[in-house]
Amino acid sequence: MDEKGRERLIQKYGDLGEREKRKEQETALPPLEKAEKGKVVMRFAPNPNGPPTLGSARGIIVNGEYARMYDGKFIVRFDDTDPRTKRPMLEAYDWYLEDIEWLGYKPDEVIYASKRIPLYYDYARKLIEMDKAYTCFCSQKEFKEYRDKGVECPHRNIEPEESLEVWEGMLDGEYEEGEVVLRIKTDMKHKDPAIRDWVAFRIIKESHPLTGDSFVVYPTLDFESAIEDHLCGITHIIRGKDLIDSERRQRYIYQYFGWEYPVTKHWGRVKIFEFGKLSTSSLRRDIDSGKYEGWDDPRLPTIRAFRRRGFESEAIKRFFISLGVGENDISISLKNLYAENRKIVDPKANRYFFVWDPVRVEIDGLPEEIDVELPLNPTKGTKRRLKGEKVVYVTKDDFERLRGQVVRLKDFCNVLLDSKAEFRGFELGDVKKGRNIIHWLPESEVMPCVVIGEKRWEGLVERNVAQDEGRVVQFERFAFCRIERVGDEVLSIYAHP
RNA sequence: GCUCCGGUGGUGUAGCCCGGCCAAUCAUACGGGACUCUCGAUCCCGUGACCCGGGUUCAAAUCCCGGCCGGAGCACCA
Repeated sequence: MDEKGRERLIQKYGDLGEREKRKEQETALPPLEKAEKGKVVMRFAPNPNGPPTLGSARGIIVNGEYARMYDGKFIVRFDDTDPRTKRPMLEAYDWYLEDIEWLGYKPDEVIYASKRIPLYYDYARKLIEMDKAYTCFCSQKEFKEYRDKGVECPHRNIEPEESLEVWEGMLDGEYEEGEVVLRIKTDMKHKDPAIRDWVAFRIIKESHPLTGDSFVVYPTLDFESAIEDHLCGITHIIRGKDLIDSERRQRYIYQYFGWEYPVTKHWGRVKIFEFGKLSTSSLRRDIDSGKYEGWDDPRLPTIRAFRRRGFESEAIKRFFISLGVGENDISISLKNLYAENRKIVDPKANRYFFVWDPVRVEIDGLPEEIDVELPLNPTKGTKRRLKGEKVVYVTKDDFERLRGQVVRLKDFCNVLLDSKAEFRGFELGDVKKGRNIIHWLPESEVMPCVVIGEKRWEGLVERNVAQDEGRVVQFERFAFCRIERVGDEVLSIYAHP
């Protein structure tokens, strides 16, 4: 029986009884194959070689959500077994844990693969004894030739005893990097060369951020993950389709040990319009060079950045759930995320005036100063106050666009706009027809304010905003922003329109 | 090249396994209207898609074959 036939069977079998339950397509994930309430164990297994990003959020949300849906367990496992090429970042371990919690999921267990390496050695030894793994001295290049030709390499058929001896030598540090590896026996004639006798352990003489110099022999992801998934009792794996061959390789180990492979599902690549292709390494470079402030720079696709911008975790969750778990690659705009977040934030965000690029305007003929009452939160019906006084600021955009026309200073009065503006009455009248209602600020009640986002806006904001430090507000006719700090000036982070 | 996977409106998504109730769902985007006071919010209304070609069938987005297009993997990375 070939792989394909086996997969078919599994699929067919698991699919029984999973009908009904349509509708609710957007609020819930589709039912999971072969999932029983109370028995599902899901996992999220990142390598913490950088901070969690929007992409990580998908893994966290989909797996975490399924675990919750079936009253199952959710395990977080750090697949950090390469201290060199994909070197883990010490701070990132905690960042993952923090962000997972922020997204609303509590891991039932947290596992650090790098701390459990001796465990993997035990299974390696067993496989060698079973003659299902062997130590191989071929160079990468040599082995590639054998693999491409579908021919067994000279080391494949040595006695298990001999392999075992070499293996112990590896662990004792008797060999150099690149000299010898441990391979899993699969099938050198497998129609997919990627599956043929893959590497399970290699020697890396480099200190690990978490375990230091405790080990020189490290498992590859395929091996570590195969063993861990079994040990943790993982029932369902959902991950990116780049790992699809991984499953084919790992199945050999499961077969040798007589274990049952979890149900798997793979999703395609998600490309977000607004963020080009940003690799962790290129981001790190740009941060070091000062192009970005740090890992939470609002221009970055990290979860920390979205938190800083004041996104609600619920919005991110809905966004990813709406993407489903299809295997095709998608290219989507952040506007969809913005729309989700807006739905949540709009009813609760307080409104304020932020005047960017302020232009000073003196109102001639204002009969009296008045107290202007404006909506603070239209949904709740709360109000805020501003002084309607002689000198106000309006934004340069409006000033230039409407100069010489009669405009309405929202909730205050009408003026013929210019640096010396002419008072034209308090009543709303029919100015509204032309959509000439603009926001403004009284000179006596402003504070300097900067907004940081794709670019940096500088201007003035009303003092009332101080009461919302730390929260998301709407700067009218501008955008939703999070007030990060109120000091001599107000620092706010741009969220979205 | 080899192995595997996928192609539904501008963008995502449901439906496909078990053909008819699909002149195709939902969201977002876009267009128009409403709103005596922001808006990209809200409320109405509207535009808009089954990759192509054959086949099977009374009937195909759904099944089969071929083509085209896209993607992933082919590491001592995860």
